[in-house]
Amino acid sequence: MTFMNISSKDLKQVVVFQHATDDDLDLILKNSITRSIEEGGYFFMQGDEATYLYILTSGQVKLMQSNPHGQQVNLRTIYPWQMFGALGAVRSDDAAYPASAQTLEDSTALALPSLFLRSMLETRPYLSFDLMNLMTSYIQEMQARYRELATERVEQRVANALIRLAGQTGARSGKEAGIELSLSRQDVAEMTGTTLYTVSRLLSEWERQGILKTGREKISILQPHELVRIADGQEK
Amino acid sequence: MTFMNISSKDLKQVVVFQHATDDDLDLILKNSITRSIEEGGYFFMQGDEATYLYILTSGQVKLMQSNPHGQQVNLRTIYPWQMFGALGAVRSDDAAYPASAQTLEDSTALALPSLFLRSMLETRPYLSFDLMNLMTSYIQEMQARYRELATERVEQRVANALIRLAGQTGARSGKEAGIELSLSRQDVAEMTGTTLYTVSRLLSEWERQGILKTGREKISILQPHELVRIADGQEK
DNA sequence: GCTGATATTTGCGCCAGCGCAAAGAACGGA
DNA sequence: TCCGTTCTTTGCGCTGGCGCAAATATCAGC
Repeated sequence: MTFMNISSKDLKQVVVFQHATDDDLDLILKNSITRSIEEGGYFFMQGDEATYLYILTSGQVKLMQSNPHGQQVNLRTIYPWQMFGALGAVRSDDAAYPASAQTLEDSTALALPSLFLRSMLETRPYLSFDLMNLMTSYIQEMQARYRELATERVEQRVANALIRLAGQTGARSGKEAGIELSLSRQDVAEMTGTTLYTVSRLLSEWERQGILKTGREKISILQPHELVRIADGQEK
Repeated sequence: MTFMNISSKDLKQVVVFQHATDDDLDLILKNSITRSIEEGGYFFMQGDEATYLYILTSGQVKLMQSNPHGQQVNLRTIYPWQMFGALGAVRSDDAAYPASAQTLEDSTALALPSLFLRSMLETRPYLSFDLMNLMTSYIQEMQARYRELATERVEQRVANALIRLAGQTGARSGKEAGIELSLSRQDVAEMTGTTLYTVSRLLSEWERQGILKTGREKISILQPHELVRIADGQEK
């Protein structure tokens, strides 16, 4: 990638740093290094010692967790100026990443030593506060998705996932006649706890109904309200 | 219940307060009130404004979340000296409880105003730190359970739930020849995202195999290692 | 010890969703 | 433009788990 100089101003976009002073941002910059990982590579693997936390500056990163038998689920996708790998930074005891971070495209991130963040937290309450805010939103989202997985049928979960994704990336790409998403059937399956076959069948059906258009690693949502209806469980 | 006087010493048992000074503990006590709820009642309902956070002093509380159609899942069970309802305290914007807190038996809790905790956090980094530690453990647990729900079969999930419960309550009741659990089939179903029928069938089968003994709202685990084997997916 | 309420078990039928397999489509590199 | 790789679609068969319904067990209060 082309060389990019990160300024402290850029760091203001990071939610956790929104209340940070300029001095603090400079301090953060000075103590961090840049890491670039090519598409398909990993910033870290589940179980690695959590020595760094990251702030994505370009690209896209998928956080996922796998069980002992290798099956995996997608926990979330990280976009630029979002923080990831922060959980390990706070835990004093078992500081291991609970998930793996794989790049979906060539990506670059700022790597900040966990110990450094810990030291900053001790004297900067506003930082703790913003970080806690981030954590609570994670918890709430995970709880909601857990309930979804436990109580809703596959079509509802897939519809919900598409709506969520549209909300995230739609906000960043403007809205044309159809919100574009770039992900494979496999990705959607891992996000919703189903299989790529079932996702494929659902998307085909929805395309037949004109709710969306599909392509290779591409989904264009034409009638978001129809997806909302399906997600609500009002079948037919 | 009999009248119980909570001292600041008791509060030391609360994980989030483990590093608090005695003065702080006194301050917390002075600013909190006691609430008792009878079995089946609610400390708060999902969606209520999160004006208080609670520390359970006696009894047992079930945290659960329901979807718009009324189906519900159990997120966790709270035992004495654990904190609950803390998420809302941190969020400045939408301070609503993301779950409901129902008592499983007559229970009493210390209620601490969210705003008061917020003010304490601002000047006491160690408190923020301990609270963040609690949050990260929540996140990790939810992620693990989410993955479990997405990738594992019902028998594995039920076996896992029993193991977890045995670990929690077994630690508090000593280990005899058989770890006793007190919960209904419905409870187990809501914890594992299945139905009471399936749970009943599984338990009957396991009883036949001598792995456990069952009763009305009672499960005695006789061979924990067998459950572990099932949870690992090494069927037969 | 009765009685109503609540919890549990189990037979039975059913279907949502899984997953193999094979064919087709889209892409990227040379 | 051709070729290999990767992604997607769809037919087909199967089964894990759901959920009704009805019988049975257990408990709490009187």
